[in-house]
Amino acid sequence: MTVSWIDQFPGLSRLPEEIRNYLLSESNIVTVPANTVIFGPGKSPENLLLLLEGTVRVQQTSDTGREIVLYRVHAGESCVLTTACLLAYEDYSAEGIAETQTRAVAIPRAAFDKLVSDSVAFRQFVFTAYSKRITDLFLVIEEIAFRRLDIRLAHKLIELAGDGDTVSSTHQKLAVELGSAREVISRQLQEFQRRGWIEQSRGTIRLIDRDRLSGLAQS
Amino acid sequence: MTVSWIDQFPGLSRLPEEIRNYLLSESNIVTVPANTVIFGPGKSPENLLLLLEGTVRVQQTSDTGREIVLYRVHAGESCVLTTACLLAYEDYSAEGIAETQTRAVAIPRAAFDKLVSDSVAFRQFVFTAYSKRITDLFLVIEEIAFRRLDIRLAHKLIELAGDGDTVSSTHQKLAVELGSAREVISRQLQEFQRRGWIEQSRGTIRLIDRDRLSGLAQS
DNA sequence: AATGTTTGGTGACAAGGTCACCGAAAACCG
DNA sequence: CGGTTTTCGGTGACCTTGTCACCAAACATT
Repeated sequence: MTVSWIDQFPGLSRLPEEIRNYLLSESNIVTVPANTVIFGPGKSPENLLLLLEGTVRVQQTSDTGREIVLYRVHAGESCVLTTACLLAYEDYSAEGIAETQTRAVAIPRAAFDKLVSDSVAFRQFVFTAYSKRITDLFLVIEEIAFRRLDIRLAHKLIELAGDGDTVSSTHQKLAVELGSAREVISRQLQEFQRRGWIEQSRGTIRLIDRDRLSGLAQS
Repeated sequence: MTVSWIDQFPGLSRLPEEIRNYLLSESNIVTVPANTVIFGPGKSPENLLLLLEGTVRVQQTSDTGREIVLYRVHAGESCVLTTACLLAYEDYSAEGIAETQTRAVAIPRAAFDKLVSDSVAFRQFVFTAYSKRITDLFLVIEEIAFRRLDIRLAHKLIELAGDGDTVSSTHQKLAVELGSAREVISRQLQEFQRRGWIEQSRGTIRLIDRDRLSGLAQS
């Protein structure tokens, strides 16, 4: 049993030898450059994608032009929306965009179906992925509908800062992350700045008082 | 081949004889009274449910007490969230409530797994159900985030009126349908009334000018 | 008829979204 | 390099939506 990409997916590591080989033989690895639209209205995906490197941002655009990020698919996860669409032929308005250069395993529809049929572990993997997306979407709905914007923004800033203390993003991009409008984000960031919690310069935000920010994010 | 509940599910009608029999033998029909909480925080479902009669309302409650209806499961559909939860063990905050007296087919986890493994048609059925839910949730997100409340309310009134011209619901319930607040709905309905589009009495709303309402709903 | 509960009305205010417009910073280009 | 274009962020006015506190009418219960 050789080392392969399969080992990057915790849910797939326990596949039996035979299934592994089938999966390896039927799938192929694709690479897409940053900012490629992987799927979207009128662009049905042909395969189930398992991400090896990079992230895919799934977002929705309204007819008025406003956008919102629904979720992200990270390396080690599968892009089940492609399956959803693959199997249900429904129209949908969301689109998936590679945020960075992305490597992924593409599993054709027929192979996907056979794998689901033949392997308990693969089934688990697929259903877990679906469940995670659905619960993610529940969270998004709860946030948009019920949580205050200043709290969500504080949360997002901390998330984007990671270990460091700077966030490289425009106000517009932050607005899309939260499904809000640019002006609203600008005003809110100014308020944070007024309180001395952040410093701003064009395109970057520096977190000064992380504690207060996360204090707000918690409430 | 005898007539059975299976024929009520378009997606399942093409199951081969053998699978049909297995499904019939392993599942059992349950009845729950109106307003039963079928699943919810701390109440994991043990089965996949296929609704024969009645509807299940899936909704979410925020910590501040506000609620929103996420979607409904109607007769002839499956309650995939129960599967989601069944298979992924994730915490979720949504709850499912029988709106009316409800009859459903309960398929235990093990039987569900075997069916997914053995039948192409059953797989199709399950994945289609998942996809539909996900796309439904996308729609909900788009509505909450981007659509004006008066438009959504007009839409909901027409939907609830069906063929008739009266809606039996309280302002509070309408607010939960739309993830809004009771006062906001009251104000909006008063505006509709002022324009002569509706008439109100305690607990019911009568649509007077359906055309104008649907005109608004479209924009 | 007296009481409690549910439902809806109201006003003041806060938060968030929209619109129109502006100026500064950065990128581009001859 | 200077001039031009594009991107980014700031601003004020205004509208919609959500929140809070409180009240009154309709209905249900006894």
